[in-house]
Amino acid sequence: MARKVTSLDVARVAGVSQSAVSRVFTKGASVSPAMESRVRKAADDLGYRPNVLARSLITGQSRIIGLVVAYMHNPFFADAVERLSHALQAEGYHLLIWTVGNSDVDLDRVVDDLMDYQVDALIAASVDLSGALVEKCAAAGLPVVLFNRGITGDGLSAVTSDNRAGGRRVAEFLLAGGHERIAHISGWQGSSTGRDRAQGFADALAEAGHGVYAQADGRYDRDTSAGAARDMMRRSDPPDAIFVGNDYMALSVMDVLRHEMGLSVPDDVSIVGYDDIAMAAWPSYDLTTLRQPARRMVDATVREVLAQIGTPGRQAQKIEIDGPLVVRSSARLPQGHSE
Amino acid sequence: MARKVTSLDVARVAGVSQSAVSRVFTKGASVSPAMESRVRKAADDLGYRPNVLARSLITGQSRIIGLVVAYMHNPFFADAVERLSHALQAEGYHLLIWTVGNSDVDLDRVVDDLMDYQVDALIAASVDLSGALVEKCAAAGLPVVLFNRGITGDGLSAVTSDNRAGGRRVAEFLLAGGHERIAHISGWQGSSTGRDRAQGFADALAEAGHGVYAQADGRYDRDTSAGAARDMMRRSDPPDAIFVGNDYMALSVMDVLRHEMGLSVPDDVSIVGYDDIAMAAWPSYDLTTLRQPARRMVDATVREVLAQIGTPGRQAQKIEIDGPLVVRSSARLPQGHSE
DNA sequence: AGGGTGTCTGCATAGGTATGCAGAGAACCG
DNA sequence: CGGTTCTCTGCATACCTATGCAGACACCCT
Repeated sequence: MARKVTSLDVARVAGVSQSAVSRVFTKGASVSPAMESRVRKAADDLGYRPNVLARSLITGQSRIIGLVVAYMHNPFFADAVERLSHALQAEGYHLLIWTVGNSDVDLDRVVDDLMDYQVDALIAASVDLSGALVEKCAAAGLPVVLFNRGITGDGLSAVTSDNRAGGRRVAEFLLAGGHERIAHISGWQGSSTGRDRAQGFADALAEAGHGVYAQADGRYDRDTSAGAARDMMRRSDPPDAIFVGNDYMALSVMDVLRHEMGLSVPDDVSIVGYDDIAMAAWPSYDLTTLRQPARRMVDATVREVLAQIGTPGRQAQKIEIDGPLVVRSSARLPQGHSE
Repeated sequence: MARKVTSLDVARVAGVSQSAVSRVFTKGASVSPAMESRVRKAADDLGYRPNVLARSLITGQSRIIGLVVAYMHNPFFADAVERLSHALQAEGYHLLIWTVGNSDVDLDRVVDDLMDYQVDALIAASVDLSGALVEKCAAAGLPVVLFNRGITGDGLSAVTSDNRAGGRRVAEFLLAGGHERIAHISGWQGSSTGRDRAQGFADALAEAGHGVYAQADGRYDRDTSAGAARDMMRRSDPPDAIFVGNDYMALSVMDVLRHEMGLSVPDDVSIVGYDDIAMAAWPSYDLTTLRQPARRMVDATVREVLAQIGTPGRQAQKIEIDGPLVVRSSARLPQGHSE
């Protein structure tokens, strides 16, 4: 195993000082063309590359961004992680990832862990941070950006879709479709995203003189949401439409209705999801859903993270990116709907 | 933004030397109980935690493991990444991730990048490393473990299922089912995994006096494999069974057959996949498939990575973990098959 | 020619931690 | 009580790089 080659080795070979080598690899530093080529030559010969970790010790920038993610099996997040990683790579940053269940105990340890690695920022995807943790990050001057989660206070930047408006849009669409008994299997009510969607949905129904015909917490889990669907449809007068809090659960609900209960979607009951994951477009499901534009959300997240890093005292931003309702065949269409 | 608190700060407050503080946080070091509690008290008061990066500078261990992954949208890999991350977390390591397309140019840069971060090891999931890159890693003494990819030479450790045997098993199952025209839409033939499965499959058919009735390269892509299925089934005498190189593509093939061509699976054509991703068990697909035990593969990968880190000169291991054929309803059953 | 400006280089140090070495005690044994 | 061993502590240094400072030099202008 070859010993690591350091800037000092390069300096010796090139017959210059270590500082000179450093300057060649530090952009913005002042180096003559002669020096530049001489050092590069030696560096290439030796196979030298700067040690990011040692550099970080001085600059205080690790170029590492911590990512905490809870629901990787939901394709929306798998996709988001891939995009985040790619986008940050392009900016010379990289993701150090932590996967967690949704217990606060875990999170506590994770945040400590993160800080040990001197990450430049923290992205929390599908994770709800407790107030105590937010405090801790703020105290350490660690920028935090929430992805697909909001937060009640205003200390943190957050990138989401406009969940309340999205919920409304779904309600309006189902009302326009002439549905009478409109139910909701929500995302986990412990999450802001789950609550906001449910809220917007309920508000819009109420304004139209309807109530939410039935509601259950799907907890972002396939089995839980399947169970909820089963219960709802077994009632003597079952709903004729269900808005499910995200696509991942909606697919599970469709499976139960069709294959276990022998019901037809949308003839017996309309289903609408949220996210527009790739699978929603697959012909087996062809799910009507409210799109969260993953790409734009990721772009906004990256921009915000970099801005926070660049400007320490920066005001936290609530960024809401809205997407269209993607009309497919899992929900009955309103009269005269053209498409 | 609070200044970082260092071991020296703790030392001053506790009235001891910096070495003492370091020793308290270095396990295996010799510290008296009195010293221990005194230092811990001061550390807690100040909120001190050791700087992993500075530590790595001395120990030569970053406790960071580089992960290169290409197909995150395939749930098999999303799942694997989640498990890998979780398992490594438990061992005090963390994943720094790079996502790549499958171009070699990319990979070249990525490996350089990786080394800049002084990662302790590299896990390449669903990525085929060129010989040159393998050389480079070997030269740098960087342990590499391939996940779900083999390699022709023997310099690298690799964890896979027994792809050849798996391919055989599928062939035998389809033959036992009485199929006459057995086709294959393979994984990318540039990947060892894709080649091995195809090879084992073809061998078993040949031994039974059959040939592969039709073959196409699905390139691990939904559209490509869908197109291949379309072409095959449009022939005057289409196949009565198709083995698809992984589940992700198999689901796409099923969608095309059923919803675009109006064919029945398995009545018109049997479909068998490979991986047993979660979706394969969903009732909309209920896909017969050869299971790759993700959990055991991940465990083996982690074990091998840690072993390589612990024993630098260690012999590379080819670890093949086999899984059962999971019989569901997407392929016609052999006579008298009990289940 | 002399002074001012600007570019480039090396020296020295800092950043936060781990560890070899030697010394100080304590504990133990005969 | 003297000598040996063991445990613990501090001192000094090393890990690898970036950067402030000052000096060297070239250049331009008056």
